[in-house]
Amino acid sequence: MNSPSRTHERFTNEGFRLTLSRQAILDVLKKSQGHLDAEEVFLLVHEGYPGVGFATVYRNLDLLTQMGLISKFYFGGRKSRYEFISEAEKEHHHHIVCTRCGKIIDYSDFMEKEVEFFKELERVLSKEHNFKINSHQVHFYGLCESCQQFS
Amino acid sequence: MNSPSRTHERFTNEGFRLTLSRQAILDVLKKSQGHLDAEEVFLLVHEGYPGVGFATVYRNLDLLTQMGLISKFYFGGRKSRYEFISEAEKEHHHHIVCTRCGKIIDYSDFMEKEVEFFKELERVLSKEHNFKINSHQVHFYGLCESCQQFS
DNA sequence: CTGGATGCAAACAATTTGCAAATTC
DNA sequence: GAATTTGCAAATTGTTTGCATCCAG
Repeated sequence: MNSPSRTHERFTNEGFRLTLSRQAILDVLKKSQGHLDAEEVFLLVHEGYPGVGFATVYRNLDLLTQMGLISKFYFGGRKSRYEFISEAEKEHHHHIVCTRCGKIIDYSDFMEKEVEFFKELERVLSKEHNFKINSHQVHFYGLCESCQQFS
Repeated sequence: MNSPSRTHERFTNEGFRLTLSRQAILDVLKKSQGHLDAEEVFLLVHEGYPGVGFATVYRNLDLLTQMGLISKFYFGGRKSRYEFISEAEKEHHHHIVCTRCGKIIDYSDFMEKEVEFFKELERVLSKEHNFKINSHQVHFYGLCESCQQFS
């Protein structure tokens, strides 16, 4: 499991420190249902720790992404979005995005088949293109139920 | 096929005009192997049409994306990238991206299986989540051959 | 203590916008 | 001729950086 102490270990082992703001950011992302942008993270962290600044949020979102504790997504629009990586869904982050209102759905239908499919695909691609593949993202774009009546 | 006259039709039918700059942008994207960012498009268009400004390029990349003639991608980094949609690979744009040097590979291995898999997946997801899905993007992230020696 | 981490404000870089002039149909 | 499109420059927006100070180990 992803116990606090293990997380702490991850930091010290790599020469980083598990500071209050880093914990707060992880907590916020863990509690939310994901897809927060930097500003949303900042505001939520700010509730508990008004001292934490915007730059710190950015710097740490970056660090946590590099450490593989959270994922960074680009769905369109200008902002990046961040999501906590739970052990369960590790390396399997698929989304459906409404191109009109921006709504984002995490789906988990079809999961086993998909995991299997992507594992195989990754294997083939790694070999064929001499890539060391670390992760993948799958985004479906379309119109959500309420937006279909327009356009 | 995607003949010039048919493209022209697409524009007039929707109340737009097929201007020189729009043709130039389409041509540049058609000729290139894809993944151009706005600046690259601007520079290439500029070679043939020095009068075309940056804002026009942005405005038209947007319009062409909305019309479904080109695709817009977000691979990470700050820039968006654009790619002409050929009839052949319509709605099937999968990439492998090197997170260190930014190299992008279009792959076409495994194509039939993938097309089939995604068609089915799209069907299930549309139904399950009441979405009208129009497109999807699949990105694999990792290290390319030459970047594997670092990090 | 000591180096990593932070806050603040200023700097950046990609993209967008307002508006008068130019073009396309 | 009417309406769309454009160029230019200025404005926005998300994100990054420099530096003095702070704090976790």
